[in-house]
Amino acid sequence: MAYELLLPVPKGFQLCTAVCSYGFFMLAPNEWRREGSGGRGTFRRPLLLPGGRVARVCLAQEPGPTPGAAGATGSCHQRSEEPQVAEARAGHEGQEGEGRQDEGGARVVRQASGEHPLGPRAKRRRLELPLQPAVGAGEDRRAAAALAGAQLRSAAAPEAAAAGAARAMAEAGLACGTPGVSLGFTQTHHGAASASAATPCQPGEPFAEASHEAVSPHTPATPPPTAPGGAAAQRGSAPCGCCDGGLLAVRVEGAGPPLSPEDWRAIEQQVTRMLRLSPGDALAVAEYQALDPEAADAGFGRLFRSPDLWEDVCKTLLLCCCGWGRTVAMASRLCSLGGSLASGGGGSSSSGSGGGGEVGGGVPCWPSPEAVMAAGVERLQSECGLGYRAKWFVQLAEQITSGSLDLSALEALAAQQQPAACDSGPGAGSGGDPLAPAAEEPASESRARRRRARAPAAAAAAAAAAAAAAAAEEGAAEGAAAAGSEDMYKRLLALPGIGPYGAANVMQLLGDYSRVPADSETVRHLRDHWGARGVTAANVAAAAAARYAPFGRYAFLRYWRELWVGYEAAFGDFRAVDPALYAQYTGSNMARRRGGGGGRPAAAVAGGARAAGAD
DNA sequence: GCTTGCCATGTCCTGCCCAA
DNA sequence: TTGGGCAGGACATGGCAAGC
Repeated sequence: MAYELLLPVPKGFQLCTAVCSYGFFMLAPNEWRREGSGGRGTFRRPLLLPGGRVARVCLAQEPGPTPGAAGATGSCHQRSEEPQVAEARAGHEGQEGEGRQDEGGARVVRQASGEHPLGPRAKRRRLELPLQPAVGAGEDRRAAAALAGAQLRSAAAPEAAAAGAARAMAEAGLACGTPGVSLGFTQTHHGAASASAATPCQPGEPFAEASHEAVSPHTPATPPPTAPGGAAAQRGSAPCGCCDGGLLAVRVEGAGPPLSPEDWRAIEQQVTRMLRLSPGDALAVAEYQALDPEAADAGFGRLFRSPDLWEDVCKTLLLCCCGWGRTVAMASRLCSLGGSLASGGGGSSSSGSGGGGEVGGGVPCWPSPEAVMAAGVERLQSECGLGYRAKWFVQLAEQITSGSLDLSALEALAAQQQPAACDSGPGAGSGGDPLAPAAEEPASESRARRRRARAPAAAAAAAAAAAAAAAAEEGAAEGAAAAGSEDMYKRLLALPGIGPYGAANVMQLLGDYSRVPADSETVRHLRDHWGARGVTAANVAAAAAARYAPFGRYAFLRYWRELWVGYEAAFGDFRAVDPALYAQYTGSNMARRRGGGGGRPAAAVAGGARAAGAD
């Protein structure tokens, strides 16, 4: 007997876009499979359960509930409400009626079987599952307050709750849908007929007016009843087969013992982290997209990451000093060893997988810190090809298992750095067009300054100090945020194998996008995309910091969107990538596809993207 | 087609230089 | 003398060009 967990997802959320947004989705044990035309597909990987068991889960997005005109014509939104949607909504409303403090009111676990995408529509039943609040301890307090307010309203009166949730979220900058609020429910009471895809409303914009203006890209033949025919009607990402909002179905595959509520909570927590579905993430996405309308149109803003920080740090180490193909190979070998490695140690709350039984059965999984320690440097080198990185892996694992390194503390610190307001960071102190070419460095720049700029670490530190100083001028709160960010950066630098590049990359994985991990790929990008001829490996960190300063705390998101657009222009739609070809997505191949010919071996599609030489 | 050697990656470490 | 800043080599290994 199999069950599915149904998670409501924010308006504009597309599983395909959220997964195929960062190169880590190509690293084992992750697997994205395209299904049918467009970008529709399923995402599979093993997840750690309490007690060290591993469950292989499959994620698929299902069409969102179509409010009001659900019975209209012509698209995936036009189907009458699916049974599971009704069930989810019923569950949501039922729990509201019971006054449960469950921000994820629409979440239910249903019985399922194995048909596409995640099972047939019949024979479902609800499973009593007291879910944890979606707002974690470290989440943005304003978002939590907004959601809490919405919940209280929900318990009182459903209709008032919908408007109240919208108001509360808009006031908190969470104008777009967020896990924990029944989106379709809200839409219904705002009377709009067409759900928009990837058309997030702007922070502070009234929810009712912002959310329903655009037309779904899935309804090309049927003009939206409310679309005024203006620009808004053109917005939305390219048709991809994934509907906005709706439900994310999480199914555990394979035979095994039934999952407990704690197991489902663990799964939900990890899925939420991977896809950045927390309220704080929603706020960050909304703020960033307000700065970058093209990102809003594309639904870009959620970058895929691992289910826990340990795996994220490990994979960042795998990006160092090698090409993408080798990174893919090392990740795969680590997972292939995962089963035997896992026997070296028990489960860990901070590990990607542990030992113990598997629900999914025979699933290669990411090795836990204990397993890495048990394997030792030599085995990691000989069997996984980690080379000198093996030493870093073992040192990191030792710090975690000994308790000298608390990754959860870093996560908590990162959560504290998540945005609390829309009035800072982006554009601060920059002025002008964010896309305008950066001014060339004055020729009269002092020799001492140039000398400092030759050292990437020093340049990055100088840029960070400048950013921190600028932030301090914004006010005490902003200064504190910058100081916290700086503190986190320094903590990450202290990790074995983590330098300026690695620390900046882990920071973005933690949700702090203020730093751009600068490497030779950044050099290539600044030269090719921005015509910055004077950029070299020595000054690229400072150059990138200056270039993306107008985007403030979302500098990396803007940088990465530019890179990602370039990659897809060269390789095609990443949502359609064949998992067998992950290793081929390298900068050198990109150069060939562009007809460039030259170019050194390079990685391309993760934060460690490198295009060596770049000249 | 095979071999050889160069080049590249990010981080760590050592040693040199300079200022206090 | 001490400490900070900086330069440069080492690390492992795959991609590439050149030569056979």
